[in-house]
Amino acid sequence: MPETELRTTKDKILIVEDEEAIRGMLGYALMKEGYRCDEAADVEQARTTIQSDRPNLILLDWMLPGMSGIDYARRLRTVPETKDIPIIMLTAKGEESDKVRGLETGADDYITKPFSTKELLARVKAVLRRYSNDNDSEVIEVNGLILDPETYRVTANEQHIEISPTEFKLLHFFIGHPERVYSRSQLLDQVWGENVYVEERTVDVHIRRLRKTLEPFGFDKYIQTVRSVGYRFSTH
Amino acid sequence: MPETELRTTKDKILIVEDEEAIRGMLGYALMKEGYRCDEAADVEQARTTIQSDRPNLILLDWMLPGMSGIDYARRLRTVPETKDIPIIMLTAKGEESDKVRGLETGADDYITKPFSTKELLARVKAVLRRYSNDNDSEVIEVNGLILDPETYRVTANEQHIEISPTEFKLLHFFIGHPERVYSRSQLLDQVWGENVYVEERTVDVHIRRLRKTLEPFGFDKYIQTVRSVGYRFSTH
DNA sequence: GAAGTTGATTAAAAAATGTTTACCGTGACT
DNA sequence: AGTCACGGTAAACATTTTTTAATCAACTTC
Repeated sequence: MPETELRTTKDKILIVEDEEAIRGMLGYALMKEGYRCDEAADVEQARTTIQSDRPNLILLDWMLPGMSGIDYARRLRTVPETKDIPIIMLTAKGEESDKVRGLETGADDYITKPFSTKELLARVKAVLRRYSNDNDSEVIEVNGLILDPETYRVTANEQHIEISPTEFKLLHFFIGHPERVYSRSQLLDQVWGENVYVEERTVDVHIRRLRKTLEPFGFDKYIQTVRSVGYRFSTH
Repeated sequence: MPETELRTTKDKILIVEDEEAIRGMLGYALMKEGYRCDEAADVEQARTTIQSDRPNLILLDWMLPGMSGIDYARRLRTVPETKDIPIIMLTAKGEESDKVRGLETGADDYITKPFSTKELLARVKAVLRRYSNDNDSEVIEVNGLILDPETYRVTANEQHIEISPTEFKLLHFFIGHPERVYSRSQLLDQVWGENVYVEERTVDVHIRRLRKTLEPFGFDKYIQTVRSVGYRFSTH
């Protein structure tokens, strides 16, 4: 399932949880989904890990030996270096009031134990999405060909073009990286995503289709073949 | 071009900072990015400026002559006219404990000096994004489809439409954010709430229901599917 | 100009994605 | 208690898109 858009490597998640079993389970579930994981049994370990390799998200147990998760969360929020790392709190059933406090303190979400893997992954995904900056949402225009990622629309001289998802992504990449040649495998990496295995010839087919949809508007000539190398988007 | 999303003029930002050099630098950076700026060297000036032209965001220095930034922030939060203006605090390195207090007092974010222009702009953008567009309670009308948040009523060409709560909220969000595509999870965040966990497929069902209730009036076609991305409210 | 490469095109199979219906649980209101 | 409207889930169904594979055309090289 080609879920995540263009991301070279998936996010790194730090699990701070004293119970070995739960920690392992979490790590396994996340790993299986493609996330990189670090594990820490207490705040001390967590601190060391964060310093050596900054995580993109922290799963933080509410009950920890030494310092409570909630205090640690507050601490993390205070320090400039860590204040932007989203936190999901793991709370036990019945600590209702604490959940609210957790959110107020700085946690971005919380999960009540016991929880399903599915729920965990959904929340992790949601929080990461909220935090990631989608800076690829700028409208791009070339000689009357306009591509707008926000509305997901393509127009050629004011006229709306019907376009399929992959064609859109392909065009988006091309129009954002003009005048340069890309090999089929580079295109697969950039448009399809890394670690996705599809035949290189597939690119040809999509090039063909993209040209076909652009053809009525005369923009098909911008998609150029560079023999024995790949393809290029160019206005001359 | 989308009307509600992309404002004709960019937001106005008020900079409250006593150091001339920093103030100028901030103003220049923001101006270059297209924001309109007002500058104030102290709380007194800030007050005057706010009265004459209400800013959409305030950059507030922590150390100010006369009244400290933190006290001023608290004051701003108490007054009805200004309590909805987001505030970003500018703090110097080392004032760790104050930062927490700053956030608790009512600042929406803080930046530690020295900071890069890039970071500044990112935070400004993020805060504005969080705050903008939530002009609830205003009656919205699109081609005869009228939604009134006050009375919780929807009419199509004077005719009353029977609509369920979730459908109403969904329509409300859509109609207030036209043209732009939203993924299922974005819709869940916006319409259902950020820390609510429901299946993404649920969105589909409610889209279906909303379309069904709008269908007798011909407005169902405004709810558009954008394959592999999500849904969009659009009149064309 | 023949053989080998490389790209284009097409059609069919496979996968992904969206739609619709049905069902069940919950809470409000009789 | 019973009814009813509503929301969430799951599953069957429908549609579109993507991928693969096969064939044809164009270009290169010797």
